Amino acid sequence: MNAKVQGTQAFSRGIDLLQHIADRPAPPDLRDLLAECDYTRPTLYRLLAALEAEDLVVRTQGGRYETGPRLVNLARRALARSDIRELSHQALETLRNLTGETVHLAVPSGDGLVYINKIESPETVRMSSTIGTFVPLHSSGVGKAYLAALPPETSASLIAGATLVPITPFTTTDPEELHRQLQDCRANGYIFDDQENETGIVCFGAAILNEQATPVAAISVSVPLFRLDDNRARYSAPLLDCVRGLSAGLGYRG
Amino acid sequence: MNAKVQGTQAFSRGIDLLQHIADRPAPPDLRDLLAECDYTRPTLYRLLAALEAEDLVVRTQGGRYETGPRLVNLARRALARSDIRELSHQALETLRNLTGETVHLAVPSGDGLVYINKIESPETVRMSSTIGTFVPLHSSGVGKAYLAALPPETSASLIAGATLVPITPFTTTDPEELHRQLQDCRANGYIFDDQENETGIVCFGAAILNEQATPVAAISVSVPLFRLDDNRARYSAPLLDCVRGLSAGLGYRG
DNA sequence: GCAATTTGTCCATTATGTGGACATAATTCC
DNA sequence: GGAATTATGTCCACATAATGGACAAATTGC
Repeated sequence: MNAKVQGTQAFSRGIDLLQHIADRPAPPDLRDLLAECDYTRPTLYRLLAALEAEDLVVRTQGGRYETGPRLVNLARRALARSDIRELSHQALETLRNLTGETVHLAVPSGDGLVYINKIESPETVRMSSTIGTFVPLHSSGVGKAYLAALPPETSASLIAGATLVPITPFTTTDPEELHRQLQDCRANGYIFDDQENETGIVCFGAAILNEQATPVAAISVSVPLFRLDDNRARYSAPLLDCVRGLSAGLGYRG
Repeated sequence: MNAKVQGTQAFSRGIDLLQHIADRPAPPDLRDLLAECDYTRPTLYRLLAALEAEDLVVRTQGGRYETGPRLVNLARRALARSDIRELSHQALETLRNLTGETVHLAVPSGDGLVYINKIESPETVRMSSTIGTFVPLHSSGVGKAYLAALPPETSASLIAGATLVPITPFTTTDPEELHRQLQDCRANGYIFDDQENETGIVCFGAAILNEQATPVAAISVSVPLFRLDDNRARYSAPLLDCVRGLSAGLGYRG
């Protein structure tokens, strides 16, 4: 699964188990975990005991395990510390106001990105926050914008190393096609994601670059298909302004 | 530090280190960590390598370590999954509207509580979210309300085992005094926290009980001192209504 | 009430994580 | 500018921590 680092088996296993618990749609049973993870029974018991002792998971009365509040505490620091988040907040609000649509900020994490900020469209009903959601590189506006902003050889090797899992029927699963899309993105400065991550939702995505021209984050504008304006510049122009300003603020000279 | 669970040394150490990094006001150096944590140099290197491999920390260009976005991802599920959070959201909004003040929802975590929801006063400027903040048992409205709702012997042993660190000049540091306050709370159903956690802010706190009469969470109403109405019932009555409703919803029969 | 299955624990084994010791790099001081 | 000093990173022998096979206890089914 993950590149092996020596001297950390027990730790990696614990975190892996934690992720399994977190990813479950419903709090899993011991049985579930035993079936799903490749750990022997005693190992699983020990790992769970460790997670529980650290308040990372709590056991419910039904003997199910769910992630605990300490994680929220740890994550708070991660969010608060992220300077790009602070830096971009104002610009994101402006972007939301100009487009009237929900905007997201995502930063790379593992082999994808994680949303670390979201400002909602005034028009939609308030949905539960998706801050913290992981999105793959190939199926999201932010992911593809990020890919396109990487050096071509880097993005090529990332694509080669990934399985392009279909998230919706519209998800790009052909590497060739993905490369073509990245070309477009490099030409236009933004990517158009046609329902690839969520049916009925299209995204405009663009990357934020730092002084070394390395992408450090990406922004997307998500529009429900039914409301999509044919004039794409209505979304892409403010988006480009937004990322250009932020990139400049980080020292990028395009 | 924490109760030892067998077979988990490496894991506990890793998490402990992660917490150290998260708790630092600024991203620490390797040097800082070496000085602060009681780990030998090779151990620290390995632990950091493990944390980095798991994307739990990221290394900045200056060789500093900060918590990574994967934590946000792990915590998202913890936040979303917490049913008491969902369950209480509506009631919290009502409470906020009735009192006009900021309300918090906290759940126990480790030897304190962690805020998992917050609805702000319409009157204050929007401050950065404190969701995820850890608060001690003895110095906060939610903490004391929680303590008071525990079986007396449990709260007594918790108090006996804790050092009542002063957070502000007003923090209760005398165990006797704390016990007296808990008595009051049991009588009134709510606790009044007079600037004990933050100078200039007073809190009204009350616990949410489940079917077994065990406190599962606590709610507080935070009021800036300058705005505090002499008629305390203005705050306590809606608060009590709120927790009673929620406790009843969890099956508590008072 | 007995068999089958599931759930939880023990403990010998060894692979894992540990940290002393050393190599290398960066500073400091003269 | 060079030597001494301090800081930084890595190796590897060793011991202990984590592992999982095997067994015990509990639960379920018949």
